[in-house]
Amino acid sequence: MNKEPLIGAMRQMITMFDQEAEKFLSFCYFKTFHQKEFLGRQGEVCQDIFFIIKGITRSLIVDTAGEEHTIHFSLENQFICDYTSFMLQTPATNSLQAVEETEVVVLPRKAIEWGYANLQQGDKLGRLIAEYYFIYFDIRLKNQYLFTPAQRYENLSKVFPNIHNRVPQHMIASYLGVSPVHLSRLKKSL
Amino acid sequence: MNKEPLIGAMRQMITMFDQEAEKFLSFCYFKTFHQKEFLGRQGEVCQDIFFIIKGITRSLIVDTAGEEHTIHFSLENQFICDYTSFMLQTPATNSLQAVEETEVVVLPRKAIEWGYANLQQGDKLGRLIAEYYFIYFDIRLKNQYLFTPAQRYENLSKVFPNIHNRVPQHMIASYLGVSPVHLSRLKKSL
DNA sequence: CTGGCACGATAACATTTGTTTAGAATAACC
DNA sequence: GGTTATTCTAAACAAATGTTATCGTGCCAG
Repeated sequence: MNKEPLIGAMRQMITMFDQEAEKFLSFCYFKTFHQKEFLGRQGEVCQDIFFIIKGITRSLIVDTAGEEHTIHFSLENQFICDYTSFMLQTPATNSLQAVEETEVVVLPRKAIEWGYANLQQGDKLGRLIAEYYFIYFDIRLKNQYLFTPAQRYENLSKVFPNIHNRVPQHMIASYLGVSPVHLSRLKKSL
Repeated sequence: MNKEPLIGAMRQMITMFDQEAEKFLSFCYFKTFHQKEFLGRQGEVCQDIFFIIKGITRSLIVDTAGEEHTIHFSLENQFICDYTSFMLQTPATNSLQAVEETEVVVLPRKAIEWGYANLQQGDKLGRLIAEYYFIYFDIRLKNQYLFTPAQRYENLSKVFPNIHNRVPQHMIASYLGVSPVHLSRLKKSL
């Protein structure tokens, strides 16, 4: 397998010498998770960031009634973990689960820490990652205010056209914040 | 007036020499907005970050039907602006409005840029601000999934006990994502 | 002082969404 | 290959939330 996609993603944010990149990568390794396997669990302190080479994961949170809520989907070429847990070293509130067979590059905490301390633009990388996710959350939150579940469903279908072939509908419903039965109803009326 | 609260907030994130802090502050100035005045408007590129000395502001967004949605409230000792607009230099989607008479320190773009480039820990400051807001958004989004409007109302009342004395109820309803009429109904049944 | 206006409560009704249950198609498993 | 889960749809009813209209209060500009 090939770590190029990861290097490419990093080089979109900062400039790195080949030596720096190589050293950084030496802390990282590949791993494959099969369907429904957990990359991380609620309650554990998140110690790794994952970069998805192939596959889909979802972040989910379980409420006091035991219901699962899908908070995010993540696809190829994205970084994913419970960042709040990773940054603060507090127990994660989100679990991270493979929706289909998923290959990732694992970036352990020591890789990240080495990067912040030793990459020439380490802090800038951290800032840009945080800013990227900030913008992502900003958009997500606005969507909650501006759009109905039906509209959010249509938007999602545009951004991620073949989601229906890769993700079970009840997870999509959960992500949209409606019951699976209701999503089925909404689809019919579109 | 006194810029100490701003310095204090910055020094909770990074260490600064007094000289650095002084130079940074020389780019900043005080401003007072009266009730309902706008600190920034949807469509303009956000060129300043505000630090609230005294008062309350809200971020709001207007949908295609002309309805206002209150996305955030910001209180004393907080930084506020449309960060997405500020970072990307794109037109702001949020307007920023004083809910009551509000005194702020204005941090113009050139202050921030000078800080990133010249403060010894400039990039770290940027990273921490972005991370701080990341965590804030993370919690906000989880709340949307985990709690009903009634529960969100109770949580808000705990975190911000005298909000009812300082913010009109229809703005609170908008923030919670329900109609003013419905919030009135919810309060009765608690 | 006073007329208008913003604000909030309430009631009645409409719409949206959740819940429960059932059934059929499909996929996973041994 | 057959059995068992999983997934989706559908219908009927319940609960939550939106909408409209009305009323009373307090506030502030003139």
